[in-house]
Amino acid sequence: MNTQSTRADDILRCARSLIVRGGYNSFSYADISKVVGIRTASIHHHFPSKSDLVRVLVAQYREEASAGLAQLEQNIPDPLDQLRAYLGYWERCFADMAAPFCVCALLAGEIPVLPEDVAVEVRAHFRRLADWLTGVFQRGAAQGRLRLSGTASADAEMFMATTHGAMLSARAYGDAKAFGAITRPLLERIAA
Amino acid sequence: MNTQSTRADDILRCARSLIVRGGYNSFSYADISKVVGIRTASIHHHFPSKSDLVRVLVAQYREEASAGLAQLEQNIPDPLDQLRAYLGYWERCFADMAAPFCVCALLAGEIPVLPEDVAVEVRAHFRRLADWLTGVFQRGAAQGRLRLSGTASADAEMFMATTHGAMLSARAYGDAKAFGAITRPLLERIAA
DNA sequence: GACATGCTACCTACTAGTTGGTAGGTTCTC
DNA sequence: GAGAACCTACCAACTAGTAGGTAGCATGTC
Repeated sequence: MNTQSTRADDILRCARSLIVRGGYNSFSYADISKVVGIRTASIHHHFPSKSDLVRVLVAQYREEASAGLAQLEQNIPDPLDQLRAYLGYWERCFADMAAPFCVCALLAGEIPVLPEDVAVEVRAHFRRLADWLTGVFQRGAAQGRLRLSGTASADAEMFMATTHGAMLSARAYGDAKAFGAITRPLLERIAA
Repeated sequence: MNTQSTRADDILRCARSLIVRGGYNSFSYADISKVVGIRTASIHHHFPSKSDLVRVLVAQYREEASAGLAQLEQNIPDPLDQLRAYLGYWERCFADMAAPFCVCALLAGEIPVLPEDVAVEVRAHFRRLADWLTGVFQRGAAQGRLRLSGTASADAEMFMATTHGAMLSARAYGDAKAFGAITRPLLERIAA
């Protein structure tokens, strides 16, 4: 396995931190150039077009997210604790980092102006997250740990929507604590 | 009161439909120029800078939204029905229009790259909406029509977050019906 | 060991098109 | 004739993207 930090990784990392601030059209190759210390032409060497760059970026983000969810699945037996850990992750992101946001939640809003192949990746992330949450709610209900108000799938979609909306509210209010303030009662409500 | 359609109104209307597709950086004066049939320089006559245009646009959106909420307040006595009507409005938007989205929900995600005066307007919309919802939940609880799971304010914030998140999901899935599918169970859950 | 080949990563220099914005003149309307 | 509305004609900066070249390194081959 290749663990060394390559230039392409630097570019992806930088692009992610830029895209997370304001979406697809809020950053340029020139912005990356300044941070990474490479000419814009050289970025094109690694990622021929901007849509290539963002498509790879989102695909990588999806993989990381998927691995993260798998790890929650592995390390945390209780479904309610899994949801707690998931929200806790984002709460820590808001507390620690400068401009935290789910890459895909941000890009979802821009889907009508996104290159099609990027939109496909964003959609896939929503599906993956919803599927995982549905499983958590199913097991939680079966184990009597979570109280469903509808189907597991419907509750999962609602949970995801509330989480993403809480990110928007945190940004709108300019208050990192808002995310936790909105999502913590959510957990209390669904705990059996 | 001036009810005639002016050029400035045409520009604002067009800009709104453009901004709703992909946010602040997804449209240009050239785009408006093509639709409205006016030169870009003439748009600058009405709105000296892009941030002026969007600030006025959001301010106008806020007024309309505020008027809409006031009308719900006036015409619909029951708090639960008020929420139903609010969500129904957005559900109809998703069903009828090409690219529906709450202007402020979209811009909230882009706040780090937004001109400060625009961000202020976006923030004000979130406050206004949260305040109204808090009032609805308070009255609903007092009248025994709504079941609170926390404070009225906390429930209101969660309701707003879920609504905004449902808009993101609808876009991500490319499915207008997703909005209603997510928000309808929300209503059922809080109905006493 | 010398040398050709080919590849990766990067560069400079450039392009066409777009961006938001300005200067200054014309036309329409009250 | 004053002012609003609109125009043409600009501008500098920026956009994604291309062309063509170079340096370094790994091959294989004589």
